Amino acid sequence: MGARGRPRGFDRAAALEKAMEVFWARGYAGASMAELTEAMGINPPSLYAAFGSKEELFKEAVGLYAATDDGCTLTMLEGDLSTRDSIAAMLMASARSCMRPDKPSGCFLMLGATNGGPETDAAQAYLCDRRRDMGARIRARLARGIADGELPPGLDLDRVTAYFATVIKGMSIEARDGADMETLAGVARSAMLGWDAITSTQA
Amino acid sequence: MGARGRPRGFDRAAALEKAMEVFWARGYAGASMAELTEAMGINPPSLYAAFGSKEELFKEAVGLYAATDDGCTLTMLEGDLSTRDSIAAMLMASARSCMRPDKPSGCFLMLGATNGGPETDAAQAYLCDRRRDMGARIRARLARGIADGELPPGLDLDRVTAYFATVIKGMSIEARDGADMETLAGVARSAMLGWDAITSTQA
DNA sequence: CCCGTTTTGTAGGGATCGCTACGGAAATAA
DNA sequence: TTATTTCCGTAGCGATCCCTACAAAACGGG
Repeated sequence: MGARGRPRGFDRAAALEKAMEVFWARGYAGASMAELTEAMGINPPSLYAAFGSKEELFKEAVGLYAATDDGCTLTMLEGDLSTRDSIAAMLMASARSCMRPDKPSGCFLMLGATNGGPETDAAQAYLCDRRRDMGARIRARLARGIADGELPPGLDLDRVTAYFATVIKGMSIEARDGADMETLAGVARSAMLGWDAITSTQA
Repeated sequence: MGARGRPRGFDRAAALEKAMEVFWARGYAGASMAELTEAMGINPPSLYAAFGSKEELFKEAVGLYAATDDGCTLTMLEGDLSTRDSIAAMLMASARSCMRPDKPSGCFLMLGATNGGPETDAAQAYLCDRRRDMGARIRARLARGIADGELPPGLDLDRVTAYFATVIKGMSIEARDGADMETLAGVARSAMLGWDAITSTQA
């Protein structure tokens, strides 16, 4: 009785964090249950009792990542900075997020499930949705820039959104290929150098 | 006697092309031997006799891809165009390469082996080397631009190279997320809008 | 026609995959 | 202490992984 809400014998949050790091480094398909249980310090039955399945564990890990390691990236869009400074800050935050010490290089949302067999489709779709959501937030910030008079009405929001989303996505692969923080920061700065032309209706 | 150089009973080149498409769509780890042999129209023993192992088949498939579907991307750097036009043409070629009809979206070199367990390390490293080679070619083209007087001496070649490499890499994820050709073309154009500032020593 | 060589197809080996049934330990209450 | 409940660790499920041993079929020369 009352066993449902009873606290488990192990630290669920800590175990989830460990699982996140394994998924982050290996990807959904590449992370085996053996490696996950080993890193989490629990046995398979405990994992399934607490998280249901590998897929649900993955989704929870993605949620944790978005709320912690990748949290600052999108929050940069919600402050009082100008539109331009917001985007620049987002790019820099993304670069930093790709290069956390003692963590896998690159963004989990970008690299966590890029390919695989049919059993990975759900994980891929889930990450794809997350990335689409990221794009929607960038677009919303740009739209606010138009409303605030910082950007011209009639600006092609889809194009500008796709450009900055592409830069962020590319940084993750660049990071996993071994780029250092200075390199990624240079990419972020370079991507902003065409701001005036990019956010023009002439483009 | 003379069996070594004897032509095999099936079309090796056609089978390799089919294998390339499976690897391209599924990634190294996600492509099972069952799916590969099915697509290639041969049985496992024939595959191993002709290609040696899954890993060697993958490397041959990557080589074929680089020589065909992705061939035009880097050849854009070797023509008579100005440095600026060469880079712009490369970006557009890359966008087109990510959106070939009846082929998987995104570049095989970017998405073919992003993550996985230890058994995928060799494939990952192989693709990473290919990407590094791509960066080296971009850098060489920029260096030629300096030699030709089109770009300023003292330009930070590493930064500019990393920027354009990042855009190309990002386009592949963008493509796999469902972007259309118009979107990728807009990204390519946007990425060039800051050219003068990006290729300045002041940046 | 028969034989020797090559290629193909079947069937399966050894390992690992995600996942779960079950028996014993620990904890709680009387 | 005993009875009962809750949890955990071992062991193993069926399926699939990459790869290969073996035998039947196809080919070419006498």
